[in-house]
Amino acid sequence: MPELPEVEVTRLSFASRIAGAHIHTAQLGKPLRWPLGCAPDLLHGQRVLGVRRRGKYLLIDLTDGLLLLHLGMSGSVSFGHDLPAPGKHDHFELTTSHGTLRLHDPRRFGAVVYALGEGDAAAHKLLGRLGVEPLGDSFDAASFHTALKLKKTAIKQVLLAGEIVVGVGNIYASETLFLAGIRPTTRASRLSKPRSQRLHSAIRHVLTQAVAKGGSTLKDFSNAEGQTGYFQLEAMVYDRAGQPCKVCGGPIKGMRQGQRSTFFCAVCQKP
DNA sequence: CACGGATCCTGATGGC
DNA sequence: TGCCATCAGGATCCGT
Repeated sequence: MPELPEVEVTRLSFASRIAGAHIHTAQLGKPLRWPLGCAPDLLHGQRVLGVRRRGKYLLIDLTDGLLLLHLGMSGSVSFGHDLPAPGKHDHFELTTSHGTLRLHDPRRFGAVVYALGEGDAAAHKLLGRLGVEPLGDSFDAASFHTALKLKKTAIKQVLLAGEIVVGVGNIYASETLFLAGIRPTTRASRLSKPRSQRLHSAIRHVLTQAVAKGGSTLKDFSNAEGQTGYFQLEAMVYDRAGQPCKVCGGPIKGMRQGQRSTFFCAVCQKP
């Protein structure tokens, strides 16, 4: 579900509140994508040092090791003192001195994984091949273009793969490519320097705006304080097949790429 | 070894 | 409480 902006908004909504908390208990529900990787008891008595983000992973730093939390397609986090009783889709819970952290994830594509450190085997398997952070300094237009040169697949697939730059999911892939005027099917290696530069700016712009607006376009997204109803970001193309392009009026096209839906304007976006 | 496809799981939606 | 097919924000794994 959540792309980078939703994950970052989630992080911002509970990171400062949980920092410094002492963990009382850790409880698991139904299996998630991967096993926790340690006995829940191991977390008892540890302290939460802070919460960082890497790509779409939340990294919860503990006194001894860290938890890697991924929201998958349908995950959301709640944190507070008076959460309602756990429901059937709540699959991880951490009770702490500062409140209860809960992962709600109906489809269970999400995960919570314990790692001893950011570089250990468990963490490396998940974080090891991630591309650069789109909102960080290491995401620059020149090296982005250089990296794209080596990829012969469709640019949209390259964005989703997250090996060059992380955080762009299915919605924002369509949106950033529209903004950059690039057809999703264009081979990444064929993008000229100016066009990859436009894409670079589009990615930074769209993701920055989405974080600022509190997380998007997602119909059922809520942050860890349970706030929903954000909807300020109108999609230009995503889920708008058949509707008029907001720029040129032509019909938005829908197609599938690698089992995922893609939307674009054939007039505004060039091959 | 780079690429495309199948796969995990539950719920919402729409056609019949 | 109709039934069935299709689709949904992700990303790893497995053939070719």
